[in-house]
Amino acid sequence: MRDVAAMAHVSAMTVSRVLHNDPRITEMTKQRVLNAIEELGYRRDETARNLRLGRSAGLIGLVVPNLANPFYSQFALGAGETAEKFGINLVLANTAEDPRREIRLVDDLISRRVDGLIVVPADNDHRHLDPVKLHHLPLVLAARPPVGVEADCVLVDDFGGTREAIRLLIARGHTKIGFLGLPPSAYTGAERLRGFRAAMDEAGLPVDEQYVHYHQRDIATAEQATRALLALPDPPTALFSANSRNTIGTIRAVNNTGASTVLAGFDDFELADMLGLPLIVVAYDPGDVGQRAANLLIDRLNEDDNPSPPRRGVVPTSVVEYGDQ
Amino acid sequence: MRDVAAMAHVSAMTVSRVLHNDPRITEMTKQRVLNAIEELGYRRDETARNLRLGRSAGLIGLVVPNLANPFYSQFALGAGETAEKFGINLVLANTAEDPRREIRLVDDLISRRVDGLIVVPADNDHRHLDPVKLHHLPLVLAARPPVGVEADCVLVDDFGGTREAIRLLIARGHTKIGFLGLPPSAYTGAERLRGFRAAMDEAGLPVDEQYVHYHQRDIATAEQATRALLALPDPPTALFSANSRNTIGTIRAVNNTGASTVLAGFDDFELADMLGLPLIVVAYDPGDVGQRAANLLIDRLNEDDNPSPPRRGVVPTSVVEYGDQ
DNA sequence: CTGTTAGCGCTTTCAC
DNA sequence: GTGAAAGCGCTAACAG
Repeated sequence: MRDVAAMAHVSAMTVSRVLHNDPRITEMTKQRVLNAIEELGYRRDETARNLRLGRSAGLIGLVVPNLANPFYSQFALGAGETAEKFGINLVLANTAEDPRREIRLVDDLISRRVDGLIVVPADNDHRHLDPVKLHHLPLVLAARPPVGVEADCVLVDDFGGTREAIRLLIARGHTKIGFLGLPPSAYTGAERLRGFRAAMDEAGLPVDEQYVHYHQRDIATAEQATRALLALPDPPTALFSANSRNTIGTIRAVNNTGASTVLAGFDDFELADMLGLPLIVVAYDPGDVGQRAANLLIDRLNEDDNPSPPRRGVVPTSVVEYGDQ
Repeated sequence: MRDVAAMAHVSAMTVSRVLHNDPRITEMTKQRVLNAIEELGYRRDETARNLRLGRSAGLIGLVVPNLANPFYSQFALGAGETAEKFGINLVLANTAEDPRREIRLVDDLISRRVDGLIVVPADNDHRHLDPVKLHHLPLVLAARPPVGVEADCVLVDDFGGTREAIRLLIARGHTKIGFLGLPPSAYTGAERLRGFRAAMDEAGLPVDEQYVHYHQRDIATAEQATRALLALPDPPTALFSANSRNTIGTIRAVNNTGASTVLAGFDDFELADMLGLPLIVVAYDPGDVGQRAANLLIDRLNEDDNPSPPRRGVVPTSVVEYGDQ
């Protein structure tokens, strides 16, 4: 900036004013300054500017468990779109589902003076997201509600979506319905299981506990669990799986064993309609989750000093049927 | 920091020294300072620190066309993993395939004083990536080589991978092979087309130009183009598509028309093996592309003042067959 | 209209 | 062992 000022024979202040489009600057000096800027390839240092202005860098930390999962990449995209509208950039941190990494990454983001954090926690333990440890930075959780800390959050209608899908299976005449779940210690796992039980309950159907399998985290274990279910003397006629990884596992098992089990699952996914078998999915827009999370956070950033109580958004789901039922 | 200093009855300088583990500080003062830090929940402002130290923030700008595409999300993940090893964070920018947005976003990242840029350009026009406009920031391009600017880059073996796949189709007895391409103005489009022609040439097979369609950018147009090819009086017996969006379009067309055309395409994708038809794909690791890009950039960041010539990496491909051939 | 001064939060240098 | 001064690049406030 001093170089520009020197070249244009003005003070640094004038350069600063030109950059602000201060109307009091003469057209002529302005041109001289702009020429010098062009000549030297000068760019204002936003970091120093922000330091002086007392505001911070216009950065939001986005902490996700696994960007290779389409849910999280679409989520990040949605959050980024919204942030960009407000001139805010996203700093990305991938925890690889490791709570220890999450703690480190959150800490690091805070030291880098991000303005706020959007976190999809890898775990149920949110102590590292305590406002004090967070330096009282605004925090929004996504996909899981805060446990033991106050924070805004955006959830998916895990319970309602699952209940709706199970209701549809029941309306189709199924009474023996299996459930392939995530660990119920995780919020989404518990909610989806609760939706399953609620739909069965309200139809007066008993839940056969041997049809309920937890702890499938990937496609391979889901396929294996499905095979076990199908090998039962009296196997279920329909199967609901708690996320798309599980659903893909069930599809593999059904395709490979030639069973006629009707499949349903949480999460929509690409090519779900091309697999040559009927499939019911609970669909929602992951980008919307990201957008809402970013909006909640930005509202907090613009908030004056008296904080409003935590807010919570719920993204709706819809039941989609693929293939001939 | 001044608050901490006041509370510990020392100067700001002493606080700074404690944070640096300066050995000359008495154990007692050190404890007083640490207590004050704890009490006030103080954290050093890395931004101000970096300003004073003249170095920048440990941030790399990552500019991709579309994070919803699994290629780019895995790419981002790979780059992030490598960057993290060096204590560097990623600032994410999604151009939505819009060159104008790319220009804006790159500009913005530079003003925020990122240390370097990794860009997957949306376009062939790289003038906005000129070293001068870039403030001489290190730049690595991925998936496309630099045009008119000097920069390191990481490419995929578009040519070799495609040629290999076409060779396989020819070995399977196909002579009438169609090609569904990206616009050949794009590097990847041109290279993949070149690989197609090379394999046909070396087998002495003529390329029937009515079998070659360009400009398919999404699933719908690819499906439509495929239908047109299949409706020819003498349709091709095999079809190669230039990326996974196109391949999915061809699969839809073939499934819906019941044609027996053999399909092949660039890019592997999830569930490719579950579609109930034989399929040949050119596979590679997008995460590896990201890792290499980050490594090239970090090498530049650590480089002393005499710059080495631009480097170029090529990620290998392999041909994978799904289903019964 | 433009320049000077002071200070954002930190650290390097030099003094004590 | 600790403190004071100066300055990283920028701008708000006050002069002129």
